[in-house]
Amino acid sequence: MFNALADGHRRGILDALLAGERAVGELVDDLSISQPQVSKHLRVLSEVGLVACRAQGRHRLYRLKPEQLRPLRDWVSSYEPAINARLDRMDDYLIQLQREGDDSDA
Amino acid sequence: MFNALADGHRRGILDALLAGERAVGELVDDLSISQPQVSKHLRVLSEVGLVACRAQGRHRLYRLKPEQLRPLRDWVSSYEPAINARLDRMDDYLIQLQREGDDSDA
DNA sequence: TTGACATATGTCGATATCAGCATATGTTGG
DNA sequence: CCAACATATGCTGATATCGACATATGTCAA
Repeated sequence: MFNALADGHRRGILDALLAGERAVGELVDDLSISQPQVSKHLRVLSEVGLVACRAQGRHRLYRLKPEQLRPLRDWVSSYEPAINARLDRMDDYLIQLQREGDDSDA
Repeated sequence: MFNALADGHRRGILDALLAGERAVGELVDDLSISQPQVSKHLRVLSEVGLVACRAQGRHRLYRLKPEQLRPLRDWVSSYEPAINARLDRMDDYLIQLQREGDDSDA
């Protein structure tokens, strides 16, 4: 999962699918990467369950399966307190000073 | 950033640092991976700004820099509506049925 | 200074990854 | 059936990655 998201193109595909179902060709146009690459990235994404597709005529419409992002969402959530922590509180501030000073008289 | 998080050991290190500063040796014990590996993973994490370290004696104390997780948090947030969307709403439900039926009479 | 400890770095081999290209598969219309 | 379109798959070379090992760097204690 995390691995699938490590690629920028793949995130671009997901972002595009956020607007709704898309055919492969549309994604190719939107993201200006080659069709085989798009297909391969879609394969990776579908292997981890982030997208699903249905056939419609000769097109294949891919759609987002956002539920699969829950593990990522939950993982990030566990850092939310730390992200929001005031970093200018005294103890952290001292650590910061100490860190910046520890190579000043080498 | 996303790339740095793609490795499970690296996420393990971040999780361990969530509790506070840690020396490399402590991380080695906690995560039971080799010391050089821990150092290398810490290097990757510090290259993307997710951790910082300060020297204390012969120890090097690494600490989390959670602010750097903001981009990830924000990216995930943009999917929050989709994650929380009722998937049993009619339009999505029809898509689901259609998808499940399209290989039933092959 | 020497020796022990804590950490970082270099190298190597195995494995994965990605982009580009060619080509196979499946679909529609005539 | 054939031809054109839409998509998927296979192959290749370049590049990155990870783990294991050895070893270098830096720091303290005596």
